[in-house]
Amino acid sequence: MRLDERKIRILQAIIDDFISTAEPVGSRTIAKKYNLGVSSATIRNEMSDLEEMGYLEQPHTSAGRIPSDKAYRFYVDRLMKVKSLKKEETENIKQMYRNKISQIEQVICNTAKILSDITNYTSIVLAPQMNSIVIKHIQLVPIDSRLALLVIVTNAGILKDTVVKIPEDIDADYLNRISNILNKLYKNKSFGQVNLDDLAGVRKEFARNSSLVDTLIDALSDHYSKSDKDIYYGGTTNIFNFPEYQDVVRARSFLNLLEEKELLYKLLSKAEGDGVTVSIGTENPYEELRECSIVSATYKIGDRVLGSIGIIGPTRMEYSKAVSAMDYMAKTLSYYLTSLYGK
Amino acid sequence: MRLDERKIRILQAIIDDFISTAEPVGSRTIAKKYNLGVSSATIRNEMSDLEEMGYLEQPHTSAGRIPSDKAYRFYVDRLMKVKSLKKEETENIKQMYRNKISQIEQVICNTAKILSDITNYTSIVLAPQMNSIVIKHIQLVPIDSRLALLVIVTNAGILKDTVVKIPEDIDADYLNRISNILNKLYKNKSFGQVNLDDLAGVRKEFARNSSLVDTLIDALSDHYSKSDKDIYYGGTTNIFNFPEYQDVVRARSFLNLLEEKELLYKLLSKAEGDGVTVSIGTENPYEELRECSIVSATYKIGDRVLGSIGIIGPTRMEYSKAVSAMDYMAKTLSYYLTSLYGK
DNA sequence: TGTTAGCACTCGTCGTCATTGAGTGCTAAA
DNA sequence: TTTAGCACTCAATGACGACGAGTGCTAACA
Repeated sequence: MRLDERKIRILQAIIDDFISTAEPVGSRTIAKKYNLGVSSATIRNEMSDLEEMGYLEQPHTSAGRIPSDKAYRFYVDRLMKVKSLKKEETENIKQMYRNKISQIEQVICNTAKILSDITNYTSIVLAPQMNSIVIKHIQLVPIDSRLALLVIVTNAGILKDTVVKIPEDIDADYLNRISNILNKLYKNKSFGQVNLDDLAGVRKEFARNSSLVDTLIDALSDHYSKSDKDIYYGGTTNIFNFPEYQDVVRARSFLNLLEEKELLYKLLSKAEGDGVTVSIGTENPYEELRECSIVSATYKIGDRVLGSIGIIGPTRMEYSKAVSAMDYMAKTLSYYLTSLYGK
Repeated sequence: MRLDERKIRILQAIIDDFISTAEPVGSRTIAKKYNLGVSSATIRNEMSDLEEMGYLEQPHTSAGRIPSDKAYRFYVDRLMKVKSLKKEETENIKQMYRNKISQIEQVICNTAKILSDITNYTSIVLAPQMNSIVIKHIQLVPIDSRLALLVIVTNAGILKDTVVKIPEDIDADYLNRISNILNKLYKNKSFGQVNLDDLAGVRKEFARNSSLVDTLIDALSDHYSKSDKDIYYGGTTNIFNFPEYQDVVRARSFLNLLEEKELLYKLLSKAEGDGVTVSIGTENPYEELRECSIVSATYKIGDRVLGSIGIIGPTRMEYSKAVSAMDYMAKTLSYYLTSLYGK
């Protein structure tokens, strides 16, 4: 059976209707609301065909039909016209970045907030992924006689700093010497390239204070090895807006899903390449997500992918809005970060 | 009417029962489950009295009775025996602190996690409050020709650092001079004591680079004025465990409540003084909380209160468990922080 | 005088059953 | 090929009665 022009128009009508109402849609509804110039009986026949072809599903005999994941996929790939954001929405976003924000965490956090505000879905933002981050500067700053601060500055703003205990008898000069060595070793390397063996030499040189060097090694390796899966959320309770989550059990399992950072991390970080990725229902590799869709994109500094942003909602999602928001947001964020920290 | 011995014992039985079952409790239940040596009819009479006195309420005529906020208050103040934590629970907590953790945020975050694990309620932890934090060290660390890092080290670990743009023609020495001045001005002052006017002199001295000084002033004032209400949560979805929150509307409003950071901040930060504060239902100053109870305590470094920890749950809360967990946690956290950053 | 057994009464919950109405599939006519 | 018409399905809704947990009151009892 072929998916001819009329079938497509009917399918589109059904998807549009279901996305906005969340109710299974019947032939009469389509005939009345969308002027397709045919009667409900004809639509009924076509719907029967569409079901046979796998684009529609029927919750039960006497109900209308709902789009299948296959239908959404078709919709996203072929039917949907990505409408650009409203003026005020792009204004909002730009405004957010105009306020000088010095902490990258703050930027990330606001990004999540604004994404969920615009789309009304739950947004997820992965903070910059360690491996791709380049060390620009390492410095040991003395605090008092017992403590020093190991500051690691990266091309994505300051990333992490760690308080390290130091032996009492060490002075600022000594710390500076260590800083210099660390800088020589690691400057302009990414965390992925950090090789702790390089420190063996340092250890030898500072044999007298091997425990200090050990502490430093610990601190460094903490940063690049630690599954530092910082995830920021926006609009976590938006899910309650959707009738399909009026059930406490489902709402709860959705919210628990958000706590599965490992899983979200894998999901979002696999979204590679340029542009926006849409993953619909059962296309997701995880059981828990078979009734959710995820729209994601990556953000970068220059050409280097730093992290991902995404939104998650029911498969019945306003894809056109979601995709355009995601696209605009990823680009704006990348542009902003690049202008701040890029080479 | 007097609250005699027998009334008290009956009241206690009712509260205990209701806390564990969430069902209105009737006279027969009490007579059967708790051996008070009197018949259900007698208990019925007493319950009638207790209702008249304001300790009990009846959802409807043919239901059992539930404790009022007044009853819980009486329970917390007079009846409850605080049982100490189980060995394994205290072990868990100690274990958490034994793992060397360098970032105070991490400590706070884990504290929230473990509190919710132990109590099964939602935990809320206020990160250290700015006003009480003492500056130990300020340093401008050069990163590259355009950027420097303003590091403010406090007695609560490193608190904040900000990337500031600097004019191209400034060298490390120059930054050091500024750092020294800032240190002289603010070392050992709390953020609450920071007076930006002091910087006027600095501005004059560095008139050539007044824009840099402005940036620094901005950055500093950001830190102490910004309502930096960092709140960490644990067990946000625990609320779904309770039958009274099986209703989506209520669950949602609870979760939305958690996003009201201003409100939570006020609630928790008012809990001053030593020991554990319990705030029951309508005792809370906010409408939204009239069916919740909050158990909170403060944590400190030395004698200086830094922030608060709390748990929030239904008024039907296991107060004895909650109070003991809170007490132990606050003390342990304070002890740990003091040993790290104290004096 | 306090305690208790007994009983009528209240009222929310639960299961049953009939009604309703949205929607389908099929058939026959246009 | 399209459409009107019709029988059929089935979830949702609401009415109704049975049930039972719980109360308050009364009268008898220790």
